[in-house]
Amino acid sequence: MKLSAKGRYAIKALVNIATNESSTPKTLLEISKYQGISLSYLEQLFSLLRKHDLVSGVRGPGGGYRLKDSPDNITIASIIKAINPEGVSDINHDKTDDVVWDQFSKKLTNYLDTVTLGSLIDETKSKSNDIDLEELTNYYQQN
Amino acid sequence: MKLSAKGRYAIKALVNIATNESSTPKTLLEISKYQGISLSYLEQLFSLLRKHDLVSGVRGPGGGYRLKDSPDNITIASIIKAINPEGVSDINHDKTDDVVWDQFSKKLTNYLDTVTLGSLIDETKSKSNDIDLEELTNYYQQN
DNA sequence: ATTAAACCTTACAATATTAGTCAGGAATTA
DNA sequence: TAATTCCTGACTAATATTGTAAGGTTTAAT
Repeated sequence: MKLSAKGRYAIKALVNIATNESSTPKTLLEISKYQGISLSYLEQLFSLLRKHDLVSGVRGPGGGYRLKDSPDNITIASIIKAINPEGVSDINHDKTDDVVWDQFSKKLTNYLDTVTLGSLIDETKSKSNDIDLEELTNYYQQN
Repeated sequence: MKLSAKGRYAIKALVNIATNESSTPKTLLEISKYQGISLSYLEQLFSLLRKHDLVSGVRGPGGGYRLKDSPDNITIASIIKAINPEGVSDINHDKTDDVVWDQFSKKLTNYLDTVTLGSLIDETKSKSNDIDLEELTNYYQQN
């Protein structure tokens, strides 16, 4: 299990598609402008996402990408897995028998299997209406 | 929130110390031999762990490292945070307002705050006695 | 005093990741 | 047919990560 910038881009792009309100699919050009990264880099990412059946591409004018399943059925774990080269999440072991790390890795994967794009979107929406408890705490500590 | 080889080394080293049965503290030399990585690299890691009050060093012959708190009070989140340069887990934003990613990052941090060295050790111990459900499933699927 | 160890610093190198460029082709639709 | 967009692969370059090496100092046990 590995987590880096690549995963961030992938997750954000998929949220972007999931919240797409247009009737036409979302183009990578739009996403690349929105996120400020190159079209080509996104194409590389989406090649992987497509191969893992997370998105489907629609060619031609008016084309773009759609999610292949409901946001509630797309887990963060599956996204991370899709963009990492085969084995990266599991291999990379050192010499010692890696029971501890394996245990942790499985635990984390199990957790990330419970976090879906849908849940993330819901929480992000509701969050913007909520009072931020952390900031409130900081406020009182400072005053 | 970032997760890579560095984190794996740190977590494994701390588990190593936590399960130390000797009365003397654990030396980095022992850990380096056990994990098959250089003393120098471990020193860099432990410099960070020490600065974040996760371990305390004992100098001189018979010296080494001890945890600064009970394994049950040392969380994975605190370890990851300790070894990553200030801001890496939080900054690194791209141009868009990063509510989605922030939300996810907080969620993950909250989760990793519930996973302690102690819990990991317990689960790893009990796991070695259990029947591995996953392997059993594979077995039946193949036969 | 010698030794074992933490502790500190700097430099270096190998590798991986990140990000982008380029060049084209294939499919679809207007 | 032309525009649009997916799709592919190769290549490059910047940066970050990972890890080693080689010194040194401080501290405490023997």
